[in-house]
Amino acid sequence: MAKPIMQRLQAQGVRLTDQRRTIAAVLDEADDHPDVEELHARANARDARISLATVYRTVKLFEETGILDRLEFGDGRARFEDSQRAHHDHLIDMDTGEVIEFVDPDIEALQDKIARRLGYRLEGHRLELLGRKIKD
Amino acid sequence: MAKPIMQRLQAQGVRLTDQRRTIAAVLDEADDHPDVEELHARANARDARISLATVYRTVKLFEETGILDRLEFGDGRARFEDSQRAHHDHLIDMDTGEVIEFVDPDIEALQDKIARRLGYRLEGHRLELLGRKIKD
DNA sequence: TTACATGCAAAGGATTTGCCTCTGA
DNA sequence: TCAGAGGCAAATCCTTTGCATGTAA
Repeated sequence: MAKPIMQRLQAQGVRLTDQRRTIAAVLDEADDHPDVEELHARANARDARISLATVYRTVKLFEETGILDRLEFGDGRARFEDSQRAHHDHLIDMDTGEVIEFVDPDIEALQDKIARRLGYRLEGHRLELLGRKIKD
Repeated sequence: MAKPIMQRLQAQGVRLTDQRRTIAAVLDEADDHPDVEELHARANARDARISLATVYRTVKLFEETGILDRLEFGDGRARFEDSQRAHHDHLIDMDTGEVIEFVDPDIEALQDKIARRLGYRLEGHRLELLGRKIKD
């Protein structure tokens, strides 16, 4: 399991405010890919003193601190997930928009090989498969 | 080689206007991944009677018609490329923003296998590798 | 105490749209 | 002819920012 975000913030010497604590807790409990508006809604349910602007600033801070990964599923909004969750890629159901997570070691290895072949050290990647459910 | 976009438009019964002809020509000649502003600039160089709004509308039309693929490299702007160009993925140089195209049959096959394993028919995918050049 | 965080509202950048005019077929 | 296309400017959506105030350390 990933360490609580609060601990990681503390370790990095980030100033701990009520807002950040609340947002960190929301993120710790999330097992999906919320966008900023969704995070704001969840955080506000716990503490109404959290503005949208703060969520934006916090999410950017967390991303810069390496705590969050920013995802883009092509709907115009940024989505976020804990960077210490086990690595995975996404398969998006083109009919429902549902997001399925998966991991495949072969793909990971292959990507590394390709980058190296092109003269690059792989620092990250985004892989989204788009598909439709096979009816049986 | 891919068929000229004009021909594909015609085949689909899309109304051919001067603006669409010009934008189609610009796209036929592009071998990079221009964003809307860039397309507008290139189109305007040929015919000043093309507004930004029209480029947006055209690009959306072409995407819906299956003529263009929309790409997102995480810089907030949508980028486009001819969907009939030979399929490839992208490696993005994290230092310079340069985009390198590559194809790897193994990765294509693997993706298909993964989707099927999850109960999906693969309809498309987005793969971007992020890396830094290996200094020698 | 004091540098940094937050709220609020205004500003920005990308993209879309209403409305009226123009044009391709 | 006339439904659809384009120009222009206003509107929208997501995100960032300036400024005055609040607060963690």
